[in-house]
Amino acid sequence: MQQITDLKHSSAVPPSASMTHAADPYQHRNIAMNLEYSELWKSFHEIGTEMVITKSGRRMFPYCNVSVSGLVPYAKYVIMVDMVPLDNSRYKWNNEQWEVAGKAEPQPPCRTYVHPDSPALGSHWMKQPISFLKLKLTNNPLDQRGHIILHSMHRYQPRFHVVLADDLYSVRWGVFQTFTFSETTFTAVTVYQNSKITKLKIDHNPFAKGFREEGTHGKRHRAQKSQMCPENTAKKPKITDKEPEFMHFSDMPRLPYDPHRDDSEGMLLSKDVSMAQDEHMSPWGGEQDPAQSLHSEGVMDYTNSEQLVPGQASYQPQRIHEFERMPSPSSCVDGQADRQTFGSRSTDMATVPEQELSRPLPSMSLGSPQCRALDFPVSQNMPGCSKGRPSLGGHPLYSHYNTEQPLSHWSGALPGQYSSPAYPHPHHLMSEHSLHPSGYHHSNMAEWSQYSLFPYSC
DNA sequence: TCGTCTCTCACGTTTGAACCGA
DNA sequence: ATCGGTTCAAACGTGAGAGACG
Repeated sequence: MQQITDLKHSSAVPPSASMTHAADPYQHRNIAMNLEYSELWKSFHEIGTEMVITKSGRRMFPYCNVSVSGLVPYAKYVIMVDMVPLDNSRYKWNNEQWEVAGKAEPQPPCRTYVHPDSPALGSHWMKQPISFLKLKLTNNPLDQRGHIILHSMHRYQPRFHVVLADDLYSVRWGVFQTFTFSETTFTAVTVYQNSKITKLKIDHNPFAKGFREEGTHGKRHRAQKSQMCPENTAKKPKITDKEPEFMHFSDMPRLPYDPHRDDSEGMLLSKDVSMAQDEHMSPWGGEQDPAQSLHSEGVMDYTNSEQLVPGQASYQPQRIHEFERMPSPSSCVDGQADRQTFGSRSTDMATVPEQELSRPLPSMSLGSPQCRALDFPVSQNMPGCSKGRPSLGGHPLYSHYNTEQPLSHWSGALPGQYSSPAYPHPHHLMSEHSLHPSGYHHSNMAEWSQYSLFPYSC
């Protein structure tokens, strides 16, 4: 096994990790990630974010949009997103609140969405916010288009991975850091359950403009009238007032909430945010918020612990492999209302088994631009996966969020190891299934960390 | 059989990229 | 090469209906 490097934050460097710093050619210790439009995310989060998933794939709204800093400008990185279940429960919407409706269904194949720009230089990633607009969610387990597969009525949280890698072939053993944002947790649904979420979506999603109260009926009437008056249909006002930042970053969608915009949509957000904060109608009313319930059981759950504390400062950057209760000393709110800065906190280490180094990786390629999701196998060798998919050179890669799945290659450490904050364990991209102790519960983040992002050893 | 819950699909509307002609 | 108009695919939530389940 070859130890690649380590990303331990200086504030919590264990002795072993400190030793590895000397070998780190890039000194990746200060990578920070900001969630853009965090105010919008929070306004949804306070109500209980829901994301519609469809068979053909549905974009997220709000979509994931982050900015990173602290990268080495001349080093290449791959940036990815995946979705991890928040708990082991299935939910139902009852009496205006979410209730546990039973045990979660077996997790579908775990797919990771790789940002289309990947791999790119650190300078590129830091140049502008990184948009995951085109990430799509689906409930079709047989999806062939590379969308991220989720279960309806289950809760998920996006994870953002920054991987030091020259190309996608080297991702599997690249140095990586993982970030999560508590306000991005959501419930996957096929139909919106909470009418407040529907209203927020309509108010803020440009594509749903037609359903806005102030315009819906009028425009629909107008459409009806236009059938009687053809001259009204012929002239549609052309949208030419693109925001400069959108021109610079073509992948940037028109998120209604933009602090740089001074239009009515931005004002709409402000109104709604304050409304949400004032009313603070938690959808987890009768039931304790599962996140909090986990805490009440003493389960180490970093994500949910954030939700216990209101206010901006409660949103802490999180490393997926680190499950300490203490807040990150490096995390802070940078003062901007629409973003929060999250610093990485602990060591990430990638290891590469000799057999992997010597083996070609035909199944990982850049693939087509429109299909960037990766599937990674758990129980099969990647090259052996034969489900045909258009992306990745026709080499599908599957993984599963198996509740009984052993320790991830990706996350490396055992749950018991997380109990010792002073010695967080490094990430091993290749780790040992056999080390997995029996008796895992599937209801805490320590366990989620077992989910393979890249189950390399098959 | 019935009621409830969840999912699918067609629909109307909006957006923005692509195309074409001046 | 640029500008302006048109077309159309993709996106959105809605609402009706179908299917599964207890």
